[in-house]
Amino acid sequence: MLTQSEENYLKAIYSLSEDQKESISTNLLAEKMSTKPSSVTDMVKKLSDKELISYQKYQGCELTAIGKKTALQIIRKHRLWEVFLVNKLNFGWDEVHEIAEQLEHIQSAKLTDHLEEYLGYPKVDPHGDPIPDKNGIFEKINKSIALSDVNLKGKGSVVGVEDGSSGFFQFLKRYEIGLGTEIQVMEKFDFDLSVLVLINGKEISFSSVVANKIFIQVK
Amino acid sequence: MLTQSEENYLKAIYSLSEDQKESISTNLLAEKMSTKPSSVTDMVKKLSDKELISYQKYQGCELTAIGKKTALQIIRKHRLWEVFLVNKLNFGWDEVHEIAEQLEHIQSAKLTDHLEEYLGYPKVDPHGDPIPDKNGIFEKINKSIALSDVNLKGKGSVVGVEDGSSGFFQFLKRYEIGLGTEIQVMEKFDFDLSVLVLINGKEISFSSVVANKIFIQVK
DNA sequence: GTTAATTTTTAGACAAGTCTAAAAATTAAC
DNA sequence: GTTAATTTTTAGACTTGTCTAAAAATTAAC
Repeated sequence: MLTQSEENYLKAIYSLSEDQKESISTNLLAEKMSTKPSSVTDMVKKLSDKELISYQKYQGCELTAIGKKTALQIIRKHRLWEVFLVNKLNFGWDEVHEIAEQLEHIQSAKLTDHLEEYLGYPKVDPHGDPIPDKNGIFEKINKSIALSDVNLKGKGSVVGVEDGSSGFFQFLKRYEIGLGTEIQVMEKFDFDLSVLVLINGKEISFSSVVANKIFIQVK
Repeated sequence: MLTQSEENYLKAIYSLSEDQKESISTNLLAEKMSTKPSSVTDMVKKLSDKELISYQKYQGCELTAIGKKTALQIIRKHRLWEVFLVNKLNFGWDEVHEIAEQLEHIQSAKLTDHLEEYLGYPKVDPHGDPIPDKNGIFEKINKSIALSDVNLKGKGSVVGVEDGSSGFFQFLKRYEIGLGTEIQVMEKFDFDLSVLVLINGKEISFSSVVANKIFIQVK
């Protein structure tokens, strides 16, 4: 039985492990969790005692097989609840993250499985992220790529975004960008890593910050 | 912003206030919360500081108007989630209490309201208890009465039960008692306050403990 | 209307999760 | 390959919610 805090740490470690293969440093994890490195040290010791992560002093941490499976179950719940909120309760995909952060901690495997069935076994959440099944297995069907990594003249449709802040969603709304929106990269500027894209016939310039957060599936 | 513990105390105080008009004693609340009186003293001080209850040393506590409203919002969430679990996810009415105990603490008024709409504005939960609206108002349409209080030869259908323990639900299942089951009180024994009832053509004797927990709507 | 039983509160302690400030280890710089 | 900068850990403290044990207040008993 894990506390909400422990679950959030596991999720954060999993998320960071997706971006980089090496072990996760204390400082990096502290930043992700919006807390202090000393607090992280305390927590990784605890999670290590529970054999959910491997941890050596000064060497960062890494999920064990059990830890990874546990993290995936939390992610599974988060994404299923997001589907519920958007598909059944008519929330916008830009307002479900915070609520799902709470719902993901509800303890009942039966509830999760019933919810999944009720939703018709969805494969992806409203942000385009894949939903692990009860064994933690999910298809990496969305070989999505950040706008910043798309080749010149590359074209595709939006399948997901990173960053959960509402400010970013406001931004997307302003430019009428949603799941499925067609985007083509017209020019790439090396000096500031910004990109000029074509959306609905209009040319728009995106900073590298934005270009790193919008993911499209190239055709 | 209240902690889950604070919310649970408010709910308990509300529940006890339903049974008796006087202020709630520390010991009684401790028993209800399955904790020690000293812990209760600490908590009622905190809730009193927040003006959710009125509390005078050695005099017990009582919900303020704001405290009552807050408690009713938690109860509202609990019961709406129970309806969801039973009506949408096909849970039995005897297995939803524990999960609803967790879901009732999810913080989002918008979620609660959307859920209510999605469920079609139900008036009662699967146990027959009324669901308060967003202003904390609910109809006391179910003038249900405990089996122990039904007059001799009184007849009616089950509209609710008290006690959330799974043992009790097992008991009900064993005797095939559910919402709507017809019950008639055939005899009442003063010496042990037990009752002899007629259910589905069979005569069954209920102890006073049980008779206090089954509520019927007399015709 | 004292004394006894019960209830309630206080005082001090503990675990979880966090913090600050200081010490220790690692990494980088020259 | 020492010295300096950075990262990480330790030590001690704070908060929340709980506990035990003892003291204080209330209620009951005679």
